[in-house]
Amino acid sequence: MSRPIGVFVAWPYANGDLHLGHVAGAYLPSDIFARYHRLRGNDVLMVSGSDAHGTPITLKAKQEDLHPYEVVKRYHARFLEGWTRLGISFDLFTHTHTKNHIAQTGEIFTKLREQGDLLVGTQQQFFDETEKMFLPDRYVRGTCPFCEYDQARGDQCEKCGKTFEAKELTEPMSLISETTPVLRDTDHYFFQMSKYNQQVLDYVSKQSHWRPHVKNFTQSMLEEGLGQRAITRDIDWGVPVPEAGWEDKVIYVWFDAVIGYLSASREWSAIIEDEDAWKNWWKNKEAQGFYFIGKDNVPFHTVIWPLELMAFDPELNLPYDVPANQFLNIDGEKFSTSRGLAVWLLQVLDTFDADTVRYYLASIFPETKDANFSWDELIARNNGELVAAWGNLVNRVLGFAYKRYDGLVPTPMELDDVDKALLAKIEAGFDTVSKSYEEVRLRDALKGAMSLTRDVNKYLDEKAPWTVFKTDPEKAGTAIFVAMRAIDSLKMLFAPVLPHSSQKVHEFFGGTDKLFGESVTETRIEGDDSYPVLRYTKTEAEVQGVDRWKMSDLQPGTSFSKPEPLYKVLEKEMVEGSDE
RNA sequence: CGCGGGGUAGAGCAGUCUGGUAGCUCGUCGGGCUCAUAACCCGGAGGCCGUAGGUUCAAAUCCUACCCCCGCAUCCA
Repeated sequence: MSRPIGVFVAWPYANGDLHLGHVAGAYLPSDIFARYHRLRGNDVLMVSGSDAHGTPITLKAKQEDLHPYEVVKRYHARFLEGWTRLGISFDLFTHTHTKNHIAQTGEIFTKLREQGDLLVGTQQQFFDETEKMFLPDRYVRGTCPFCEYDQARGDQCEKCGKTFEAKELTEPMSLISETTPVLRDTDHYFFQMSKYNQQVLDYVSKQSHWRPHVKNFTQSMLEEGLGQRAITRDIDWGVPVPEAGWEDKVIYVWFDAVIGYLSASREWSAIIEDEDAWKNWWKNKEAQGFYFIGKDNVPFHTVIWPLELMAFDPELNLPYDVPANQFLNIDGEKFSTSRGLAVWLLQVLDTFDADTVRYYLASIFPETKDANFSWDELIARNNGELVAAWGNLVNRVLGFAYKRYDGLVPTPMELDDVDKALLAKIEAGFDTVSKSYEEVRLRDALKGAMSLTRDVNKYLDEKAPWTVFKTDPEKAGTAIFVAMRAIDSLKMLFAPVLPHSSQKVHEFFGGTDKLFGESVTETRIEGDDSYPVLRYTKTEAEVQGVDRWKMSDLQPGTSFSKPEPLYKVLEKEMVEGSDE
């Protein structure tokens, strides 16, 4: 029954730190999803890495007078720190400037060129004579040919909204050297995407389980028709074009970045010394690949990547689902690194526990539309839901039981209808919550678990074991037993979202094993280069493919420990000055 | 006429595909409980479901038009 589940996560650009928008968009949802499947005993492979290429990295390096790879290494290391502290459980988090990735990209490029999918064409592009470099459209500004706005970007005017080519700008200026660029001819390879247009459209049309915004957007794009697209660039940092005479150009970052999913899977295979292991997720038709990305990445994952895959090797699995998230805004505005409007992951983790951050973000995941981040809400949700509903439930029941029943799970009398109804509801919850996780409706999954938590609180109020205990300790013990089983079950429903605190609850009940494996940072050596990667060590249950997604069978007489509060109550002062 | 998403109680959201007494969390008001990190439980108040038409026995849900907000448009999830 064990299924191969590929969890493929957007590759963060290694030119800046991660903010909560990135986390809520791709990294946390993918981790929650991966952990759910690990609990089910499914065979999860979760990979991603730092995107090491692209113009922004080149420019950042130039500004700091560093080699681009130095910039990449710096942010790559900070990404690893963020994943470790937040608990993002990649089987492999590598980067795209590895020999492995460059070889894989080269292989795909060459195959496509040989079969005529890549054709050379000549283009006119602005060239900055001071900096001796071609300018990506974004780095040219000038006067809009339509509305004469004088700060128009090279690809589009922000004022009138019209799009055009950079060479149509009047009075163009290089943003890098602030000089006037000149137009020069340059050759590039163009991906003949139209050849596969119908094939991709057929594939997309069948994906009835995709989120509407993902499917509609993709479909309309394909119905309008794909053209050709330049997939090489005139810069010196990236994956080299594997052909003589093309040494001064590299492959366009988006052509190479998506290949990372495949190359990282193969790198993982190499690490575990099982060269064919990756095929279980890429060639096994039972396997499902889920791609966790933000909405701005949709076309690259629903069009370009499927296109590359079908052109390269028709046997490779296409994405099963692309559950792209919308954006997380802050106070109604988009996170923006350049305007300093962001909440940085590493900073947040300095103040808040990982599970608090995970809970809050998961409760507002922008799955259907943009969501809004606010410090007040983070505090309110932590205090009102995590602490007051769930944490307090664990604490009140275990605390009472520890005091009154000597740290041993009480022996129940015969269960009455109310007891049975509660346990039946929790048991049914395993199905409904599981359905939400399976369909990547993670906010719903969390809501489902929290709603059951409230049911247990209601049950306790009805049974009032603290009162009953005074006259009939055995009867009170029945309610405590039922509540303990419920809590031991809820810990599992919460575990994908709250792995750290569920582990604690597990240990309160005397569990000595780990619910999840461990993330470890390792150094990879490739020839004369070495770089750190994040890996995941599976638990024995995960290796065996044990399905642990089931009701607790906590036994009377089991000894358990005195509970500690799971979560801290947050004060408003903790967030003052944390933004900006 | 660029493309996409959205406009539902004071706040944040679900419900819209598969029409049928408008739901959840927080806040607020009142009550209960006292095991628990003043946490837990019950009840009340609060909504012409963006606007205007249409289809229907019945529309937040389907159709048409319009208004407003947000995002994207070869590189910031």
